[in-house]
Amino acid sequence: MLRVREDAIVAAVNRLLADKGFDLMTVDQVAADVGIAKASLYKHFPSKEALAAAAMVRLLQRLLAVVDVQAQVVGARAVQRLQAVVRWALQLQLQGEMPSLPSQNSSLRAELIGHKEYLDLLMQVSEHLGAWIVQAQAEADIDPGLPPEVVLYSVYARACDPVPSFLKATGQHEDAKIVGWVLDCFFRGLRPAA
Amino acid sequence: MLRVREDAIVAAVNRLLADKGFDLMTVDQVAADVGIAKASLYKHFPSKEALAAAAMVRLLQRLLAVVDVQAQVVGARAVQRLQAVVRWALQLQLQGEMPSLPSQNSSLRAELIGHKEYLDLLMQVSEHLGAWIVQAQAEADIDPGLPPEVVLYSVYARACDPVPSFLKATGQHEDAKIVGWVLDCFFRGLRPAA
DNA sequence: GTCTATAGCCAGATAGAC
DNA sequence: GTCTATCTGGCTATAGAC
Repeated sequence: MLRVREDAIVAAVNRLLADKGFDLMTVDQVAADVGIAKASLYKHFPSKEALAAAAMVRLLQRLLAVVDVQAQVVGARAVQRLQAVVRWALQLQLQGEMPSLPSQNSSLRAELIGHKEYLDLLMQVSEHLGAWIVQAQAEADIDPGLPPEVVLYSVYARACDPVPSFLKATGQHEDAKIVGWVLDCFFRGLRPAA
Repeated sequence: MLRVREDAIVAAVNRLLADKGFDLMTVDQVAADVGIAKASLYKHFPSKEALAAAAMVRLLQRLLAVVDVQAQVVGARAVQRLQAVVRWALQLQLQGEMPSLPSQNSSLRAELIGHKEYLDLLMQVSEHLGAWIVQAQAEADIDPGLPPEVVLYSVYARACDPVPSFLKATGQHEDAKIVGWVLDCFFRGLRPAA
């Protein structure tokens, strides 16, 4: 019961974060979407920041699941595993399910920096991705001259790239086309210079 | 006098937008930075949205000046002109002078959509960039299979790419290195497949 | 744990004197 | 045009009954 209710809350937060971002999301709206009173929300989560953090934890759990699946695909090159993960993120964004946290909000950053589960998940994902990046560089699919952290940050940045949403908003292209263009351009850009 | 005062206001808005973004920027802070009372601000600009719009107009004016300079460089390939413009934007961002507007804020979007000078400048810049993109595709520096609008949106998106700031925040790399990596990866990704 | 009602605060915008 | 002082609304968070 409590688990189901909290899942519904987090799902609503996720939708609103994807739609309006943290600053414009109001706790009243979350409560209205879930169909409970605002005061009831605060019995489950102590603050607006905690709501957002819970949504981010849920996102990272889904991401880690995708990463784990890719880790068990046999015979794939590391760069292909990375592509699959980025593709998943782009599709999530085009479906309007990618929560966006303004990287500037200090109260939110403080909450996340102190959130053990969030940091733990983030580190797990980063270690997987980092290993694949190094391997892809050894396999000459990614330029070995690029510091791995540059590549890692670039991968994470694809999750908040505004280009896919802008292209979708024009209504002139199918989602699959958009994902293909963005994905191809990104990984072609990482390849060693010919 | 009035012109100087308003320039100072717009400069402060630009700094605050780059630093905290539109939602976290407060009119009180703008007034404090300029050194005048908040009510005085409202004698110059009718709303917070108008302040942000003025800062964006100023940014587009600077951008258009850079574009015009590049348009007069003799003997350059179109892709090189594009690179120079993106490089300028990346440097501006690393200096903390690139105002960032959450693409989600509806009150701000409404203001900008109805702002004639802003739209006019945006169109001028876009026409220059669009022409260079088409030319670069004809010269095989950019993949002709990419719709020009995809390239144009990607160029604009470099202005709010979080990767340069994140890399700078680590303190491990010089600005020039960061700009070089991001620039090279971006334009290599646009090249025709080999 | 859910609700209604409200406290407390902060930020955008304005009044009105000078 | 600049100021001080204030209004107004909305949002986070809480009190307290059930």
